[in-house]
Amino acid sequence: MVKGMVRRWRPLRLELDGPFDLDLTLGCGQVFRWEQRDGYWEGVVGDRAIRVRQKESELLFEGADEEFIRHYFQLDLDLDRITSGFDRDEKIHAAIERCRGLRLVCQPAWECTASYLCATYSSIPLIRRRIRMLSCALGREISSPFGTFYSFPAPAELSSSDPLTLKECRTGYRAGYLRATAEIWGNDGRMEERISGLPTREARKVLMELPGVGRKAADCILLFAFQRFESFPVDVWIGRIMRRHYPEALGEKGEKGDAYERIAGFAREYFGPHAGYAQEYLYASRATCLPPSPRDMPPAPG
DNA sequence: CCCCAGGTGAATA
DNA sequence: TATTCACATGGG
Repeated sequence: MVKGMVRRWRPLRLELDGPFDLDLTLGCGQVFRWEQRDGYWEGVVGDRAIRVRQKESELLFEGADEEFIRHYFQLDLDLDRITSGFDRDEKIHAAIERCRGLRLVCQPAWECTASYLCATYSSIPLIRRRIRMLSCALGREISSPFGTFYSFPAPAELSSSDPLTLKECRTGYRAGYLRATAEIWGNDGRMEERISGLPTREARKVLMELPGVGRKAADCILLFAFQRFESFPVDVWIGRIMRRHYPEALGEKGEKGDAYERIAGFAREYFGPHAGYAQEYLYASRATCLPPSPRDMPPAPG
């Protein structure tokens, strides 16, 4: 036991053999619990407190073994092959160039589900605070040589919590959804396996039956926790970027179907089986992708 | 005071 | 089927 602990906290290193950019990967917005401190990224994944930093083609880390790190950061995926698969025009090419080394990490399914449920209609700093408060109030304490951390609360820890606590964590009107979804997920016990075994379309339906999980959150969960790389979440930013750079995604004026599904459908067809990866490159580039006007279509003057 | 944020679900026509 | 609206919270 003690030996295991010693091994876990011993600094380890890993030589990267493909493109990888730790700052982009942890800073692009796909995860909410990593923070930079003293030159390291510190975060919690499952029940592990981890810190990691990159030095050129070397990764230095504590709190997990190499296998775990390789899997979490998906280091064995051939990133160049993935990006070249959707490198179809100068717009996406610029995003690929700018975000070289950005990888989608493999997130724990429940944490990802609850996090994106909590992410609706909020700013990223608020989402991060919300998740930090939930973990601190309801998660388990994790001690490490570099500080004390808290795991993201398990379904039972959330569903059995005092309603006031959820309110105090600034979950707002999502508190009821979060509690209900935690109860379903916890009572089922096999939600993750079940979703894993389903085709993406069916998996999406199952996720969307969870209260507070709509199509956008479901697509994020499929993309970030289940490696369904064809999933293409459309949030306000992606909507703007797609309307600006790919107006054909919306179809000719009065096309049928709603904008979300048209954009996502276009993206899957245009970018291919890793459309979700393309989405993250566009999302990560949103600041430079839409430089002049944050507002997409200002209302007509008058 | 306004509008917006990695939306969702319910009500309405 | 497609609009429309309320929903908490915080920031600009």
